[in-house]
Formats: sequence, C-alpha cells, structure tokens
Amino acid sequence: MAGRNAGAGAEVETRRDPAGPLDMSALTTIVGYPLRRAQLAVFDDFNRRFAALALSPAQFSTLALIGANPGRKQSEIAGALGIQRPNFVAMMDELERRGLAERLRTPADRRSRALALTPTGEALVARARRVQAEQETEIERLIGGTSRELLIAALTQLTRLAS
Amino acid sequence: MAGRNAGAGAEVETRRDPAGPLDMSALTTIVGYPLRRAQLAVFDDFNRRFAALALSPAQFSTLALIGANPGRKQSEIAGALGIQRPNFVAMMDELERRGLAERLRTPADRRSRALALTPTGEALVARARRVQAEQETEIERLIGGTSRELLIAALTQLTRLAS
DNA sequence: TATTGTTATACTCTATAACTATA
DNA sequence: TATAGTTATAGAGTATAACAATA
Repeated sequence: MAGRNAGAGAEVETRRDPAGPLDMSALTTIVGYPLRRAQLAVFDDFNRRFAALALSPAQFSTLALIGANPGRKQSEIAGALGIQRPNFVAMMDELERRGLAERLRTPADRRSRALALTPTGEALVARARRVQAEQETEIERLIGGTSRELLIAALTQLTRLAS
Repeated sequence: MAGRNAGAGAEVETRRDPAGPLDMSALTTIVGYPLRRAQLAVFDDFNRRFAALALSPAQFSTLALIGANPGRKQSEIAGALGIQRPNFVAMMDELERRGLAERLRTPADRRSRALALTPTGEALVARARRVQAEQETEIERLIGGTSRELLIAALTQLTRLAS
C-alpha cells in the first residue's frame, strides 16, 4: 500500500514506490540469458521427476551412455560426457555402490576399466527412459513438436562455439 | 595403431580395439542434454570474449540489469536474476570494490539499498554490450538469424517448466 | 615415456539458517 | 511481526597436480 497518496481517485499520479516489473530487455533478447534460465528450469523439472528414482541428470546420462556402449573404458565414457577423469571416479563409486554399474578388469589392458550396467542398472535405465519420455512430452506440449526438433538442432550447432 | 592386423588390405575385418565413436543417440535426441552442452559452450565462449573486461556472465547480467533499472532494491535485482539474496551480497561487494556499482541508502526505507551504476560502470556496460553483440553475431552466423529468434522464443517458453 | 585410474585439493555456485536494523 | 541486507556454513560441481600400476 505504500506510495498510494490521500487524493481520492488520483490514479494517474507518479508512482512513489516503483514496484513494477523490471526492464529485462537487455537480457531477454540475447541467447545466453534465456539459454541459462531454460537449462536451470529443465534440470529442476528433471530433478522433480527423478526424485523417486534418485537420479541426477549426470547420473542418468552416465547410465544411459554406459547402457548404449557397454565395455567401453571409463575414460571414454567420462570424455564423451565432458566430465574430467578425476571427477568421474566418485560418480562411478556411487553407481557401483548402488549396484547399478560395474567396473570390469580387461585382460587386454589391465590399466583400464570396462564399464557395464548390472541387471539392476539395466532395469533402472528402462524405467528412467520412460520418465524422461514424459518430460519430453511435456516439452513438446509447451513449444510444439516441430519447435522441439528445431531447438535440438540449434542447440547442437551452438556446441561448435567451443574453442 | 592398435587393432590393425598384419593382413594386407584386410579392411573389412572386425575391429579389435573398438575405438570408434560412442553411441550418444540416447542423449542427443532429448532436449536436456544438448541444452546443457550448448549452455556450457556459450558461457565458455562468453568467458573468452570477456576475459579482457574481467566480467563473468553473472556480473554482466547484474550490471546490465542495474543499468536498465537504476534505483531498484538489491533484493529486486537479485530476485529478477534468480540469485539468492545471501549469494548476491558478495556479487555486489565485488562490483562495488571495482567501482562499477554502488549501494545507496534510501530515506524512504532505510533497510533497503538502491542499486546504481557508477560512471565507470556505465562505461564498462557500454563496452560490454559491444562485446556481447559480437557473440550474438557469431551465434547468428552459426545457426541463422531466424533460427536465433526461434531459439530464444523456445528457450523462454521452456522457463515455464519451473514448478 | 605415456596412459588409466585414482587421491588430494581448491575454487566457484548454490542453498539454508540465523543475526541486525529497520519497518 | 515482517522485511532487507548480511554472515556463516554446507553441499554440489569442476579444475589441476601428482601418484601407482601398467603399457
């Protein structure tokens, strides 16, 4: 109620308390800002949908990639996901602790670890894919199927900005 | 050279060392994954372009928003950017230390701080806008002007996924 | 010598509780 | 009692150096 003065019907007076919306135009018209906000919104939505499965986006992508590429080296999976090798160790520790994935010794090169899903991991990935499909459906509902395909194509192109 | 055997011209043999590219299709066909990778690529590119100005994406957006909305409360600027109030204190400490922005006491409400750019801050924002425009031009070159507009529209819609 | 996985470590971002001064 | 700014703190995520085992 602050900023409303005593004059009856004085609707056109200058605002005392400028509580109106901010001018965000300098940010909303460049790609980087809505890109960041959309990424946070999609990941927040992902986390809500995956709370029951207790999977983070990084864990989901790791399990999905191992599932599609069983037997690959730990460093290959980490590299494809853009995760530094040291940081990927704790990720695999946790997935192994939960019985979802395993690190196998390979006779060909005893330095490396061949990654694979356990049967439990396979089952969880199957459930996770269905949950993920629900998010994708909701995204299509929001922006349309054609727009979704164009969005993925444009985002993939933007990746080439990387030096 | 591993995996290449001695047979001359044996180009069709099965690979011994499956060093080929990984199957990423489970990730590249859903919005979340390319969205995250694109956001990282655009921010990395931003950081390279802004190294000379020593501005992070968060600092740039903060200065741009204060510049477009001088006199607004610290909590209003923080809220519009999606930054928690406690985390925004260090941000303003640094911008103030560098002489780019200032926190003014307002007589109307002595609890709040009205934010504004200093002349130095105004000048830096003007330079920053030109650097930012260069990134936007590069993005248009990569994906096309129409696609860029559609991209921003789709990303803005995705924000509505937030609970 | 180089590579793979690993440990240790530091730095940034983010989230929450609680304090203070004002309202 | 509620709000604005602040402090303290804890948790993620990420980056680099260095080590042991193996190639």
